[in-house]
Amino acid sequence: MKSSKFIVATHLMTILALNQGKKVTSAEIAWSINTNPVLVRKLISLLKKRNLVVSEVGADGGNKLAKKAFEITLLDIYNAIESGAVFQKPYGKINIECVIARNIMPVLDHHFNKAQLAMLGELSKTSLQTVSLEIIQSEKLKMR
Amino acid sequence: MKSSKFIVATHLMTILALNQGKKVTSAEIAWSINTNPVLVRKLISLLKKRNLVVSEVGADGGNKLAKKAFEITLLDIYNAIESGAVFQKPYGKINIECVIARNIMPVLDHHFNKAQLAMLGELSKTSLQTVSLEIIQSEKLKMR
DNA sequence: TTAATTGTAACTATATTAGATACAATTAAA
DNA sequence: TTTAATTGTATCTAATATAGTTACAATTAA
Repeated sequence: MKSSKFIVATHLMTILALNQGKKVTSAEIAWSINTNPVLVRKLISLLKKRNLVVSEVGADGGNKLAKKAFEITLLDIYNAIESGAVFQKPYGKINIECVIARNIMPVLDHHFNKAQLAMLGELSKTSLQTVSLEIIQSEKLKMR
Repeated sequence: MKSSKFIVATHLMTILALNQGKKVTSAEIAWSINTNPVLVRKLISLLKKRNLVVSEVGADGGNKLAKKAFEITLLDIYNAIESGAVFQKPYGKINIECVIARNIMPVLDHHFNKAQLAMLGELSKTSLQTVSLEIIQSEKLKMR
């Protein structure tokens, strides 16, 4: 993975999950994440394409979850934000004069795919609701 | 993952696996990967720290596997090259005034860790020998 | 002594990511 | 109708990371 977008997107989705019913503005979300409202809106734009978030424009506008928190998994967020393989390929071209070079990528792709699927399978086991509850839990533990 | 180093390292290790007995120079490896010998030597430097490669300096020098190909897995290579988490965290600081921000990272770390372990577990199932054989196989299939 | 090689430091170029600015479009409310 | 707040998006800038290059000391076989 090249960027921190996935973690930031998960953070913002958790904010929405813990504010179900209310509308949350990109400025409020940006405050929590310590970043720019525009960045937040760009991520929300991706999440909306997967029907995970709905927004209202105009004064008193804002963002909220498109579904219940238990219906959204970390995999849904991952798929909205990240595209393609976890394992990055080299930019340059392969040397097709070399037997190994011209045959290796499909072979590695196959094994890397298995690995990536195992990872995504784990992500699908955790819902936004679980994350939300665990955050509330850990805050409570600190209070005692 | 931020870079293509892991795939390049796997490529170079496969070259060594298919040349067991012989010594292969960084220039020969770089030719196959279409890159710079210095880049190759930097990766080999990391692989040596994990006792996956041995090198000989000087004229007629070169590199070879430190073990048999069936004793080396993709996970060994991964661990030699990559350090830390697949899921990148934001550079900036979190906003500790926000309940969610100050509690979310340990919660996410836990779930991301499970996902990463699942991925690494899959990588450990594939040896360099398997990759080497599959490459020879796919070349043969093209010949027919 | 020479040529080939590794090992590594330092530098440059390129690509990616994050962050900022600007502004049109929309909408609630004064 | 006007104003203020908001999303949506394009464009630009800055920061960071990655890849690639140059240079050269150290080593070793011939």
